[in-house]
Amino acid sequence: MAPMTTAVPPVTTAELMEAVAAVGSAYFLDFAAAAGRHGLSSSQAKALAAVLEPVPMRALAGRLGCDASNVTGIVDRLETLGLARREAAAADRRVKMVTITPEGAEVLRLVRADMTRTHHAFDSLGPEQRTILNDLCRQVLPLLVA
Amino acid sequence: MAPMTTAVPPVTTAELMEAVAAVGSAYFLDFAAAAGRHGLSSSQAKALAAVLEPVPMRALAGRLGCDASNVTGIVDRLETLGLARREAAAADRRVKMVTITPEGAEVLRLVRADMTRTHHAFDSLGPEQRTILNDLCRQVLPLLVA
DNA sequence: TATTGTTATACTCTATAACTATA
DNA sequence: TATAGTTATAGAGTATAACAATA
Repeated sequence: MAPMTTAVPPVTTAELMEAVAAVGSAYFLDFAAAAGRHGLSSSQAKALAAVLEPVPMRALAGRLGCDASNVTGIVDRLETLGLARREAAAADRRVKMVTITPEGAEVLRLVRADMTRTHHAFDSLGPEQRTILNDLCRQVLPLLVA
Repeated sequence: MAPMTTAVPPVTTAELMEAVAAVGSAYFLDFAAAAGRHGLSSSQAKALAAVLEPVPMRALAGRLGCDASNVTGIVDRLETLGLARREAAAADRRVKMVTITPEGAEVLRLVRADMTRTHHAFDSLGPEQRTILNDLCRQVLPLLVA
């Protein structure tokens, strides 16, 4: 009865922004809650995830999207907790490289494993859907961070 | 020469989380930057977007994912800026409804229009891709906020 | 008694500006 | 002189606990 092709209502950029914002927001809340359960603020957990390989303080500020002066306090607290440490850079004695410790890597693993709603949501997708969503994210990302 | 179907490397939930986190993070940074250009913190802008229709203080805390005590200060500042206002609820004299003002709605519109990287990224998608991404987001969202 | 919103408190995150030590 | 990291400061966000008003 229905025609082969029906009129598909076009998805506006505003609608797309709303949908992506809702998913991003829910993801972040789940992340923050999981971090809190392991004694970390979301900024601390995000910083931990950003120093899986050694990163200069200044570059870490860029990744976190905040001023360099903030990173001092964040890394101070991670260092106090034994989850990250500062190391001198070989080439330039001004820069300090921040690295995650084995304890930090373990806590980060636990936090990620503890994002129950996120796992529940993504585990519900089939192989094709996972591939499509992953590809779309990676396609759009370069323009979003340009 | 190549077979009709090739071995597609399966996308793990961890990879999906990384991709979605990167997009969500970049979106949020663009949102925060746009809000800042209009004199708002990201929390204030997010609160503004959450009161397009009147919302009780308590429910607003739920939407923002923070404790109810924080909402007092956030709404205080929005009220000082003339962007939102508190109104008594008819049914229950304990609750206060927060509503956006016309000025607030206009500022929110400007902030959203000012998210240049986000517009650039999403405008680059074709009609089919927009529909697929929108559908996937809305499919996954209920499980993410459950 | 339970709930809504507020206040008081303390800690974290945030940007700005000034400082130091390197380059 | 320019840059990396720190410190000092002030404002905003955050949770916890205690409170007044209302249900």
